[in-house]
Amino acid sequence: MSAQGSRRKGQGGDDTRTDVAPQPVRVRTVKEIAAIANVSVATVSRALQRPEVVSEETRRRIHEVVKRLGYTPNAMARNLRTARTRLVVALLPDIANPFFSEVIRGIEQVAYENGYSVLLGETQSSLVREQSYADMVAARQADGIITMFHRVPPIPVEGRLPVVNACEYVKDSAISSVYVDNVAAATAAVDYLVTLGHRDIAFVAGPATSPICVDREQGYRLALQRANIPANPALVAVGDFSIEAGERAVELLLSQGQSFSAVFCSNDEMAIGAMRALLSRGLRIPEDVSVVGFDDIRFSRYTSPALTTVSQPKTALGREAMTMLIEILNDPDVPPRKRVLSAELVVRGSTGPRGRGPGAR
Amino acid sequence: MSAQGSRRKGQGGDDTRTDVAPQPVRVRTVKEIAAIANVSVATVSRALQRPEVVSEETRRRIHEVVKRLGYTPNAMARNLRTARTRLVVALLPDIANPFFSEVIRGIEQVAYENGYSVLLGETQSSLVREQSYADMVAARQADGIITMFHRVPPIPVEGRLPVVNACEYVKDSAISSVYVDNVAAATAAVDYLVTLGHRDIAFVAGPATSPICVDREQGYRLALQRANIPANPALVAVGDFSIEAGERAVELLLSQGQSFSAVFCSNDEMAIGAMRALLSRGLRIPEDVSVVGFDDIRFSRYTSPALTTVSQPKTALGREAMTMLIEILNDPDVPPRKRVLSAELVVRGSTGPRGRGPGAR
DNA sequence: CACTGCAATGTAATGGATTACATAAAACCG
DNA sequence: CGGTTTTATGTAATCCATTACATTGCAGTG
Repeated sequence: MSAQGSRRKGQGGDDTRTDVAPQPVRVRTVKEIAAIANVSVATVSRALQRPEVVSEETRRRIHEVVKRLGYTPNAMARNLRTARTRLVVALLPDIANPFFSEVIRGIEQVAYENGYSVLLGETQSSLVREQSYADMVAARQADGIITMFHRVPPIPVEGRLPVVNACEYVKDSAISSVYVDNVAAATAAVDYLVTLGHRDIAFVAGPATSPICVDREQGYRLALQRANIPANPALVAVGDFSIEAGERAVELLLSQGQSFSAVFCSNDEMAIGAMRALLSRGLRIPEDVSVVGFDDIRFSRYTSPALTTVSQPKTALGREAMTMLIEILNDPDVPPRKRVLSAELVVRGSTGPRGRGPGAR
Repeated sequence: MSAQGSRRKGQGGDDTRTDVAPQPVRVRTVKEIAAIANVSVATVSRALQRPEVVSEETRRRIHEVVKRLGYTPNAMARNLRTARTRLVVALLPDIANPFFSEVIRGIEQVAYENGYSVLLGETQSSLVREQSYADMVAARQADGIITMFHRVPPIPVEGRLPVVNACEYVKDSAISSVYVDNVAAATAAVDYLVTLGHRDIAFVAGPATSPICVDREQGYRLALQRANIPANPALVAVGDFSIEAGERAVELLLSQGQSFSAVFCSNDEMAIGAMRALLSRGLRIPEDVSVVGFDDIRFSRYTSPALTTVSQPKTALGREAMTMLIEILNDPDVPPRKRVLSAELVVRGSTGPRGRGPGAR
């Protein structure tokens, strides 16, 4: 065994670049390394895991062999033994949604900093797929889950569920979550419209199944109430967060002849759709109608006019979620926390003082 | 052992819903299942892996126990034994780039259909991170890699490299790739501008390190040449694919007083930046300057005016890449292929007949 | 000097499944 | 009916690293 190894390349090795070599790369095991370095497998393992418990001299020898032979411990064997995979699943409905992809980026950053990797769990809103990713935790193929849903799939594991909720949150549960105060943020957005003189403010809601949407709608109502503006249910339309939905929602309102001088949308994509619908009706933004979104995705800055929106700290949400998950994984007894990050309104060109509005002919 | 299992819940079990139970879920092993079902571990394993080799009666009994106890085989143990993880790494520079996230979606779809999962490898263009993801394959924590770079990191594994190149491609190598014919697509885009009467066509290039950018630039040159328009190097600016870069590039051209009636950009984000730069100079699109992008990301349809662009089959690129990778993983001897998908120009509002142009005062 | 304690290393158990090989029972065949 | 397949199941080896426990040697101490 040792003969094999040393036959291939002599002792005089500054051949460090050989890891790109086309042919003779062989997969090694601790055993081989141990044999060649003339120590036991335990020592090799220790030299790699906790170098400080191995004598200087031995450590050097082992590291030399490891490097020369390009040895990488088999992660699966290690995982099996240590019962940790250093993998976490990020569950989200849609990776092409720029909001989520920025949250993911935050998750990925913290994961990387802590030696974890992120498994992409795009569910396309399918319960089956959601469950199948959750099952990876049961199968010990992943250590935990960050879900960006308002629903936590059942995971048959002992003890503390290694789950963190990001962006969304599950109300009644002992699940840690990170999110923004959607009520307050929505209120602030609508307040701003009110200070601009708007009184007929339409709202394009998201799916009512999602608590954060309920919150945003509540924020909208609260702001109206505070300004003594009676809520007008006819000015509320529902969408599914897509650009198209925003477009359709506003088209609907317009075709119903509703009168409004501002639209607040539950997310930026619907706001972009809303703007398109308004523009294609020949309405000017913000002269005729003001538009406000929610999320502050990358493109909101580049619509014309640029979109006024509630800016969520997307990367921070992801970072914080991953940080929490790591905490739980390191110590299942840390109490669940609900962490609220702050969102703030960024004013751009899509809002202005109250104009005539489409209904005000 | 068997006593434990049956003590917890009697025989009369339509308690299937218990997998959500808060407390008593225990992690099981084949051994326990075998003991309870009164068979050997081998039979349990077979009943789960290749049910057809197990007798009807035994199979039913085992499945009943498995279901009742909520047993999921430990994936790490299986992986160790079978030397397959059913995980692949998707290497990309930036997950927040909508182009990549749609490619990823295609990858994810095919992966899911074939029982694979996708590990997100966002490198943020760091070589170290790129390598660290590549090393996961060496460590047998992943089976293969789909890279969206123009560079394939060295992976110390025996035999065929389990790598597929998507969108980008490595010229000289035996690596399978999927991409579009960038030269032809770029040529078509510029041809179209020529037919609209444009002769002073600026080009916002991407980083020259990337072969596809070189190709797109070549396509641009080719089209000009074919139309007998002398190439004007002063009309070529370089960006890094970001919106901001596109903005800066066009600002630069404008501030240099260059005269052009159309801009072709190496990707949509730069085109969006370009549009912004033009608009903020008071130029009209397309009356004064036409703009063409490349990629056809989701938002291009919603800029105003909507962006004319070369539409890449993003999801298909991802699907095809993953399909190829699975092929390689199933049979390391399949010859490497370069698969070229077709891209087509979609004409929207950002292009029109040659106008006055900024230089044409 | 005998004894304790620590440092360095080794031996072997362990994690949990898969699967080659062995065996037993049943089916088939002339 | 003896012999050959076929079918169903069991036994035990295997994947490869980690780590509890055992061992050895040496320094320190009364």
